[in-house]
Amino acid sequence: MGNQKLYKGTLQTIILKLLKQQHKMYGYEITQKVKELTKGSLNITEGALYPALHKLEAEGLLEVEVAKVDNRLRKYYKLTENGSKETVNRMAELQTFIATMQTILNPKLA
Amino acid sequence: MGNQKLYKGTLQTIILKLLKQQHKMYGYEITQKVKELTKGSLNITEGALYPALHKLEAEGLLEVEVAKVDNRLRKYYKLTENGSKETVNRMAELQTFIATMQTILNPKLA
DNA sequence: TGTTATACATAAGTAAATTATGCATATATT
DNA sequence: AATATATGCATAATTTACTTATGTATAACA
Repeated sequence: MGNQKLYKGTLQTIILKLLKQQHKMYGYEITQKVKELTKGSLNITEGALYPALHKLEAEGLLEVEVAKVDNRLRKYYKLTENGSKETVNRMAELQTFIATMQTILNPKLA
Repeated sequence: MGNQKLYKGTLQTIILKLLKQQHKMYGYEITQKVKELTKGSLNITEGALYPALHKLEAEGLLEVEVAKVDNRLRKYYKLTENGSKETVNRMAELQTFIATMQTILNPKLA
């Protein structure tokens, strides 16, 4: 991620969430999608993205399918069955985290 | 923090925010306050807290006042003038971050 | 007397980024 | 034709902010 330290720890969940709704995506596509979704406020760096994808794959949450488009390499990632289950958990964790942060920032709204 | 990696990067902002409303607090008090506010879901560990307090002090955002209560040492921290200003920024950043995460988790609500 | 609570501190290890660099092809600009 | 930008992958070195473990000391409780 190009910007703030607050995003530390959220990248895996972001990737999983996007793959949950898009079925399959390749790395570069993920960076562009996040940039678009957040109107430029969140820029995932390659140095963060690719290791994260490899880790999720190693953990068995993602599987890869290599393709060649316009003579350029693309690695499409999609959720495994385990990945689908884990995505639900990770999203719930993130929601809980957000709620907790809101409670701290603005206890009245809790 | 005892639990999740999602909280990484938020500790300084949490400390600043608490000191903004409580005027002065000591370390142990901060851990208890956070535990209470979040109903136990967020437990700040000492290994995270004290280095964070020292860092904020070194950056000139906090100042210390040592006290002895019941023969035990307490270090009360409060915001400096600079710390007050920075707290506003940090809280705004955290709000933006939360909004961004919500957008990613649930684009429809954005 | 031993355990839990209060209150501070730091060192070693780890996770997840940042920053920098590298390779390769395609497209747009000058 | 040359150059910059975009597309697309990757990894190594470094930094940051934690966790885990450990240490010191007093107070309260069982």
